[in-house]
Amino acid sequence: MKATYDLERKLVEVVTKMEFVGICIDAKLRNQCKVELESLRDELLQQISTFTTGDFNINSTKDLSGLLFGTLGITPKIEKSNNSGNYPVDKIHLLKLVEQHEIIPFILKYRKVCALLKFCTQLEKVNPVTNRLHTQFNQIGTDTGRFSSSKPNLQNIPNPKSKNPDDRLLTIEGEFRQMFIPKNGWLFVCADYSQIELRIMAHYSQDPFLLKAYELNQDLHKLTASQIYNVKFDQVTDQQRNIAKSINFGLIYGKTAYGLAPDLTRITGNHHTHEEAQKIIDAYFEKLPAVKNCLNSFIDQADNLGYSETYLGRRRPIPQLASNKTSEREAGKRIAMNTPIQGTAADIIKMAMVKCDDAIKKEGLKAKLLLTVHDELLFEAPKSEQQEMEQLVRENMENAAKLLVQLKVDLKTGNNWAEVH
DNA sequence: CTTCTCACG
DNA sequence: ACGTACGTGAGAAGG
Repeated sequence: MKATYDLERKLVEVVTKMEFVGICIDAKLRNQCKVELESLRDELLQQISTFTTGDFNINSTKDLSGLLFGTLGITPKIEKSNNSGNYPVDKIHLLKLVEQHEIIPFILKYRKVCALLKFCTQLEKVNPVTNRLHTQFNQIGTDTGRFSSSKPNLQNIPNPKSKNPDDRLLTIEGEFRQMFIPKNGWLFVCADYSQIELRIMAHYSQDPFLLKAYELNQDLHKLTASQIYNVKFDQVTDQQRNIAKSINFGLIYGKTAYGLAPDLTRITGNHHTHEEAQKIIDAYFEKLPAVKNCLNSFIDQADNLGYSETYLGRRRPIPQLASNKTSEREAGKRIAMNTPIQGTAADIIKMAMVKCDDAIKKEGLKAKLLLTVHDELLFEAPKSEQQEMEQLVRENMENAAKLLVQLKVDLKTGNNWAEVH
């Protein structure tokens, strides 16, 4: 508890500086995107309007449900309508209806365009005096110890993984992180922890398989796949690796067979039952029993104490574990499995922030920490400080905590936030 | 004030 | 029998 308190107290000054310094936005690119998105939106509204009658509101889930399953006669793919008598019209459900009606892709695209337009609006909140965007970092804003960011939230800027120059919308989406730029003559130095939550799991579980994989710097997901499927490392297919990856990340949240089955269906393109998913999960825990034990001990601990605890002793009460409703207790168990992992990752990056800030001060550098995004730190530095900063950031992040496995950071330098990812 | 939807790690 | 992966913020709609 004291360690957490001391850390948070030192961090206050670092956070204050981040908020005060702010970050440059490329207004020209932002405005360009906005114009293009607005015309896209209007085209889509036009196309959608050919299917509607009367005063239809596309943003109303009630109106949309009525249009799709009433006027247009689409058959819902699920049995039950929700409490308000409407069928769900979220992306997952709409995707299942694309075969049934030509309007579906228009709606999905319209939603995407609207979401991106909201980001444009958020990025217009630059301060007229500094000409920079100043977010608020809520230092103790979450139950796990992570930061949250608001007004505007800079922790949920689009970050598309795939690229396709022919897909205009995907291209625009990729331009949002290009809008974040260093000041004239400076550079961004961006560092993110590689698989920090899985490394923390390796540390807590002391699972020999995980420890060895990280010690030898191996491809963990591929290695996991070779274990689950009982095949040689070199014979693992991309699909098997993707499934293993899905389990590796899912285990941190207490994922169940019912959650894994849709993942399997998505990855393979064939339908998979939860029984199949359960077999894969069983195979996983059979090969990594220490992970299973670790997750169970997280639950037992939280059950006995009434709270979960992180590396630094940060506590989170979990009253759900005492509920007399099974579903709430199950939810409590998942929280108890996840909190020590997610919360420890938060402890570590917070320690790294203080260390980096101290080191910059000590070396008399001009570089500034601008953003913190869960497992990533973004700095702005004069070109002359590039090499020293790259070394300083890596050193201080990788040595922020001493775990049984090495912490590893991926680091890039560049001229906008997209470039350093 | 809550629900839905959608963006991020 | 229950519901099924954790943690956030924002805007629109609906009650």
